[in-house]
Amino acid sequence: MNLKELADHLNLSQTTVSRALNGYPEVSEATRTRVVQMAKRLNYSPNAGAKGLATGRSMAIGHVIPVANEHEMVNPVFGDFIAGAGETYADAGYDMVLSLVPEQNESDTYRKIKARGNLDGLIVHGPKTDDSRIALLRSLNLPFVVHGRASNVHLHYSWLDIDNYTAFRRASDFLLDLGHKKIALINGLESMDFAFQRRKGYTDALAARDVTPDPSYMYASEMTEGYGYETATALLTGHKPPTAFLVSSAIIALGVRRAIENLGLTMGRDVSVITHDDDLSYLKNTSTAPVFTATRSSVREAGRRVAKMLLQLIEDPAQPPLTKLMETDLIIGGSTGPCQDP
Amino acid sequence: MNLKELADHLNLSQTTVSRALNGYPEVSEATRTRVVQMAKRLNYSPNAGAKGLATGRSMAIGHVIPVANEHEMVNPVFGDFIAGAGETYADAGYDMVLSLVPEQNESDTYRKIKARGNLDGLIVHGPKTDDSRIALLRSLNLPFVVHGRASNVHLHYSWLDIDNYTAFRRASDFLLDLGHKKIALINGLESMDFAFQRRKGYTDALAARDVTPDPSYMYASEMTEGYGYETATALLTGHKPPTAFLVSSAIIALGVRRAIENLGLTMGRDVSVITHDDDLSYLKNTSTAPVFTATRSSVREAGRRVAKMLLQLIEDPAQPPLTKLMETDLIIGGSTGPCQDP
DNA sequence: TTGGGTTCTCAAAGCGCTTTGAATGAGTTC
DNA sequence: GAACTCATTCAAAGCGCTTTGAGAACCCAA
Repeated sequence: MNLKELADHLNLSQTTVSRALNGYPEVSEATRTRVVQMAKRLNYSPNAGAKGLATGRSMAIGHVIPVANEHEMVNPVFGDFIAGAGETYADAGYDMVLSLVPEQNESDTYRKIKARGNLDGLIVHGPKTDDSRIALLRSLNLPFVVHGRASNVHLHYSWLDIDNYTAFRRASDFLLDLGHKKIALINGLESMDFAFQRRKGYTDALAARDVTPDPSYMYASEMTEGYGYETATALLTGHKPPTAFLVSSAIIALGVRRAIENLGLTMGRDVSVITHDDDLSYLKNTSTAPVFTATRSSVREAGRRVAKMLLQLIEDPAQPPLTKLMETDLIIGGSTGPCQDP
Repeated sequence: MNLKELADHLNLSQTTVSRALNGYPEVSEATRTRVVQMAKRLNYSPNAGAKGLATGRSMAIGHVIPVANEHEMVNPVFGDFIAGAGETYADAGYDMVLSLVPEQNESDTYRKIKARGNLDGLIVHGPKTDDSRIALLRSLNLPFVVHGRASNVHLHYSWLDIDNYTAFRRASDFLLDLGHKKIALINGLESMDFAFQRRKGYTDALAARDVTPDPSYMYASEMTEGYGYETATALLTGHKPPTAFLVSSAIIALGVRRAIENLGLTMGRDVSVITHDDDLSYLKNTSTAPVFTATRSSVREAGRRVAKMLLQLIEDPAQPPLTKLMETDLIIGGSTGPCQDP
């Protein structure tokens, strides 16, 4: 069923049918309802490609996910983010397309995306502190919003980020207030901007209390459960075990807890743990008595908001960049307690 | 830069340029390389919509994810699956588009997808035992592959599934061999086919050994860490604590382990646990001494394969449905041991 | 009756590509 | 040198939609 057939069924021209369906004022209400009903009855939906050709809008948003190598891990946070963004798109009638972009030929890939013209805008995932994609995308003249930021890129662009620096600074202060001085940081890859910011918050907090940040307490890697377990085990069985851990993801935290309990220690008494918590749907930390003390921010909500920002930008591409910094909540749970160390 | 401009630059017709770029034999090699080089130099990529209009192929695959309500959890397995499928699509030049489809008006949504003509095929996620989408999609004449199966739908259609029945039957046998009789099942939602099959494997295994499946040992819900923790805690502190758990996801298993250790028990000695393990990238159970005894199957590999099947189907829509049942591995880890119960 | 405004509808062009059917020119054959 | 290939190239139609610029049809005032 295409427009021509529908028009024939109605004894109207394609023009009139098109206008009726798209809400133009030049068509009488009687005609409009007649058209709409017939369209529904015959299951008519306009062909996306043709519509895109004619309007220059594809009604699709791309999510570009950098992939360093074929077997890299997938960010466990991604599912929730997508779910949030997907809600927004569905309401606005946009499709969501996922592009796994190899880091080798980024420039080519983004140029191709622009040239193919099948995306009205992009969400950029996983920004590094010094991310070359931002300059590239700006020059391509394609609306985009970064989920996160690139601290070393001093250009105007749209982003939504959580305040990673403040989150980890507050969390560190919280531990310091409890008397902890030997605080280990188990971070994500510090080429990633969020991890970079978190370390800065951590080191600044320590330095402000005259605690010299100790490199042997600072780790950075991909955020898996195993990484948390192994790192915490190594540290706790080493010659100067930390009394507290500050970790960058709930998944890492599970590994850290396993390490602690595996050594016969009790989390929250013998060893304190604060984690960042993305409020993932399958990993809730939200009972009446949360297990983990955590800096919390819903990544699903972030998805919703980033998507809305991008749609605004598409609506009016001339407007200045939109930015939004979301503060995190500090949730007090059972994983922290006063330092027992003499 | 469009085809016409490119052709003008080359002093050739659009026809010749198009044929050169698409590998048709009627154009001389000299011309072809000249065209290809110029195209690269000018960053030409054909407009996706126009190409789709002309060829009838959109070079895009849809992933349709049923959503019962706005705040439903996102399957944590999804990220890895997508990563696998994405690899396959990238190689073949397809885009991947995600559709979150509300369960209310499924029929309308799928019809619209077909009518809009912007997807060459679909991957269907989260099949229920009695999934109405399969009949619908068959009638729409749009290639599709189901990730999983719908046991109560007796139609021919393409699917790829793991052998959930056998996996849980073997796992149950393994526990029975160790002397366990009080085995609790912590399953996913049993309207989902995978969970239905797993329960069947479990109950059949018990029945074959003259152990009557006890409904008070059988739980089904969304597979979160909290669900595992709460269910295991309730059972272990109840009046007839099980000696073993059979659980449907690695995330649940983390909760179960937490419950066990929280009660001062040791997993693998006091209580045995077998989990299904999707081999998620951020939750590896693959060290030299795996933590969990598990039925394992890589969901990322499943993603790769499902995508390949769909591409085959698109290649030749006339062929009969493709099906593939993947067996799972039984990994022996440290979470199981002989039953201590008198 | 005529002229001038509304209101509604339409034919046709154009978006950027592929593909059909035809034309051109060079090379072969007799 | 005419007749015939074969290899290249091209003009134009068509995919399904939106949108421009224009034409009917109607009503009211003069």
